Amino acid sequence: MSLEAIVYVVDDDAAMVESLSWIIESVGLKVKIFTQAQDFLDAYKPEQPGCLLLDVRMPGMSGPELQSKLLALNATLPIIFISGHGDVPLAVRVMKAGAVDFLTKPFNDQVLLESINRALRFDKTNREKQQENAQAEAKFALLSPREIQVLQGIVSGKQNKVISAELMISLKTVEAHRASVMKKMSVRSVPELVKLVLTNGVQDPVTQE
Amino acid sequence: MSLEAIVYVVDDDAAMVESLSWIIESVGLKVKIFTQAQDFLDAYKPEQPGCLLLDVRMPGMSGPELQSKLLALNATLPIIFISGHGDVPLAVRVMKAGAVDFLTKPFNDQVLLESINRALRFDKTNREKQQENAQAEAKFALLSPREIQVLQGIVSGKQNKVISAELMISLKTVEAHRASVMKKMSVRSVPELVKLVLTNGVQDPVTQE
DNA sequence: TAGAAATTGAGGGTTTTTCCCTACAAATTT
DNA sequence: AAATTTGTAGGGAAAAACCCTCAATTTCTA
Repeated sequence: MSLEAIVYVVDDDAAMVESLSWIIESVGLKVKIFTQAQDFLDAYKPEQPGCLLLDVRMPGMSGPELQSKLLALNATLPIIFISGHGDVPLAVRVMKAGAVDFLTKPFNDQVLLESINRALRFDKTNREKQQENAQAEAKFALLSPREIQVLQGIVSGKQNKVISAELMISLKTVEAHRASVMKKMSVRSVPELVKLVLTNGVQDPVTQE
Repeated sequence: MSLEAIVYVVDDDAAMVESLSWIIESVGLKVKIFTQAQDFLDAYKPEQPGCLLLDVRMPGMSGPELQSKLLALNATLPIIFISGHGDVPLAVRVMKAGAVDFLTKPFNDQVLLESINRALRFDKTNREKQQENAQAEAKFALLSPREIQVLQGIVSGKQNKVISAELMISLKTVEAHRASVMKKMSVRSVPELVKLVLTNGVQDPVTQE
């Protein structure tokens, strides 16, 4: 059971917000309004799927500032910026920072909805990946230190006797750990295990500059 | 031995080109100039590492048009757009299409060089990945149709007897193919094989089980 | 058309993995 | 104090994988 997507709108302009809501709701999407960036940040829940329609210029915290704070929180909610002013460097900066779109007023309803759909699709596939990753990590957490060492040996293609020599333990012990790893990771073959470890890499959160 | 990176500059403005060349060459980078997009396209060689500094507005083919054509060619050369006019929708469009940056004149030398460095790093890691991929694909090409079927079986964790039943051939034959696959792919263990197939994805047509 | 590669099958043997069982000491948790 | 987890280790047996050689088709290619 997954939650229904919510299109968050963060904009201080009452008329604009109303107009946006009307358009978005007209296609059956759920909308939540915030007139201040901080209010959104306070209410933000990472597990809620959706996307964020974010005004650039606002009193208090600006759109780009909110984007930075969300990035710092490792939030992956796709952001569509909305701006009334044609500031190219700003647009480029927020796009480079991961925004999925940057719309300038006035814009066509269809353009907006298309962008929102794209953002929601983006969010969905992203969440599915995170889901898999979380499940895999939960399994890794079940392994004891010794089991992890054996797992690494298996994944790098070492035979049990090699692992036993490296860890300076008996072949029998390696067999025991190996069986335990397979059980805890709930896989029935080595290829499955390798896939699980490889696709949902234990460490290395991909840091891009 | 890898080729030296080249910073391609495509711009019809002679003064601009000269200024850019001077800045880029001042840090020891190699530059090649084109005053028309078509000229670049004609001279373009996919195997040449580097990046592309591309003016938006030009007589004949525009910058974004060139970007489209390069995309159609599956070219992965990172593109930095240069524009004198603040066109936000255009900037957003080309960024969404994969441009690594979009600079507006006038810009600081340092900003330009930083962007170029980023683009070159981008290109380098990209090429390294493509390199690995190409090597893996070269190995895949060595496999006979039957061997590929057996490979798929192995990677999905099936035992030889299961594979033999599915392909309706003898266990001995599967063993023979299996050995042949390991040899041709130059791996010594199943985990290595799985990694090779997984990281350098060979899109397998969905096999019914 | 002759040779090379692919596909198939087999015999026979070794090595490795897997699975069943047992066992015990130390640390941790309940 | 009792139960569980972790790490250790062994015997024994079945299954699977890994080696080697040999050979009959078919199919592609020089």
